Amino acid sequence: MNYHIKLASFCSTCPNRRFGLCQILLEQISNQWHPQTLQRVLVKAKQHLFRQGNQLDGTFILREGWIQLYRITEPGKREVFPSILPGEILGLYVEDQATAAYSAKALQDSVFCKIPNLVSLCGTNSKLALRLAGLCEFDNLKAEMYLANVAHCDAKERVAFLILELYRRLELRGLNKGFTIPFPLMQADIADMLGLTTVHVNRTLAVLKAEGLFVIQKHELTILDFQALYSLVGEYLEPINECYRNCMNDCRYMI
Amino acid sequence: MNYHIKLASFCSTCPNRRFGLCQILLEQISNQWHPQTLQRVLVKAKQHLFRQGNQLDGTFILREGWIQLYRITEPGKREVFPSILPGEILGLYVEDQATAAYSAKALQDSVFCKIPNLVSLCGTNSKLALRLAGLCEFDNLKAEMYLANVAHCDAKERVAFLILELYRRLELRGLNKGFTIPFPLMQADIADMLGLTTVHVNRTLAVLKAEGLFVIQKHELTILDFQALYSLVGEYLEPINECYRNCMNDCRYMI
DNA sequence: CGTAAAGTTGAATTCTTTCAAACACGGTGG
DNA sequence: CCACCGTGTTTGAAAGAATTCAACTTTACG
Repeated sequence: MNYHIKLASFCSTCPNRRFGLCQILLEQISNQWHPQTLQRVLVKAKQHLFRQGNQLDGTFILREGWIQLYRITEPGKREVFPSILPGEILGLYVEDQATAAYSAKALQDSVFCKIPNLVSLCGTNSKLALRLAGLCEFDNLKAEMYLANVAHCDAKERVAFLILELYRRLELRGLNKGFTIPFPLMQADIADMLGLTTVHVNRTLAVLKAEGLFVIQKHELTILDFQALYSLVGEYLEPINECYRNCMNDCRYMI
Repeated sequence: MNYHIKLASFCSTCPNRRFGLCQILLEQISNQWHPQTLQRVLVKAKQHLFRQGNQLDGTFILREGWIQLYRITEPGKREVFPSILPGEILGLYVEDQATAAYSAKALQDSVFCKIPNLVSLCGTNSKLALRLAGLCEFDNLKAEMYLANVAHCDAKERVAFLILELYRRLELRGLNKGFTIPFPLMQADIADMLGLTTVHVNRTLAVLKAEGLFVIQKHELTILDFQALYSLVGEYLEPINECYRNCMNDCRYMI
């Protein structure tokens, strides 16, 4: 479930090799990694990568799968954060060790590349450190737009935003099939992400579907009226796009 | 309003010189800055540092004052983001240029140090880049906790969280006088930060004050019952504290 | 095929908003 | 010095959005 790999073989077939941290790592270090540097970690659907309160010992790049971050506060109350999608990172960033603020659970079978010592790698590679900062900044703006959306929008707009935001982020990595994307979220997940109840998410989804904006079937979502969704919540999407273009500039067009 | 300064004289009296970016900058570059490297920028209360849509040309460190970030979406709708407090940064991070996602308005007379070329500085200084990533990560967790709070808490808890969060961040820099902190926010600002209406913020403040949790007078807020506030929303504060300790470790105790 | 998990629906309640009006305060000018 | 005005705060009553509770239906899965 957790073993060392040779970078060359593993990365050469990775769809994320020209994005994010990987882009910089591969650019500069090529195939000379020490086997300790990178580990492969597999987590089956419904299993945890780590739990809130765990001591973390590395940075994880999600190669494939879908990770849900959540916190249990009081019993029965669960706060769910924006999902981690393939190519994105989680775990340690700039610290040498830290306690996980939230649990990370796989919603699909997932594969990670684990970097046990990102901080020290960054210490000798300012370009890597700068890319890390860029990724953090992107995450930050994403969180801020979720905040603005949840704070100021009604249920329909919140759901529309969630769908568009996921679509855009998946599309960046080419993980869409046209307007269809994987969608492993349950209604209770959506509720706990957007600050609604399951019941109200259900009613809201019903309305949006009835209006012909999208359909959900068998853990896949297909957008039927992108324009309508966009006119509802495009305001919250644009800053994220802009930030992505600025921070990660060349990545977008290199694949 | 915007002129070059000699680092040595300006920074030696700065209360932030042992925090954040400044700590790293001063550690490594000492007094040899080119006058172009750092500029001083003054912004009077109610004036803007920049407006949403502006092309940005530098990174700003707030030396003193209080900055409010906000976005106007539809007419009459204003989304306010967590305030920028002394010692914190805004503007460009890892890009060479970017369009401002939100407007930055001074709520008090404010003084900034402007770094026009942070990206290139980071390119030759991985420690600086790593600290930048740490600051972004801190901002990110802060935004996530605001998100969790706004999504899952009622009005009383949201207001309590806002107050505690501001108190903690000001206290980190020694900007509190005991349990009293500056508080230039209007009720409408609080409303637009927390996703409530002014009317409801007013009623909520009245309740919390009546319960003896704090008082507000003349743009200052005094916490009377820290324990009660903490038991209400400490859950949302702890991760932020932990992240700050991890990312900025030694800073806290160096002043 | 049967059970557990997820989704759907209705009715009553609660929290928050909306609209409207009144009040307090600080600054300005006569 | 006081009247006036604008901005921000306070209060009330009615309307609306989302929640709660409860029951029921459908789907997923061993």
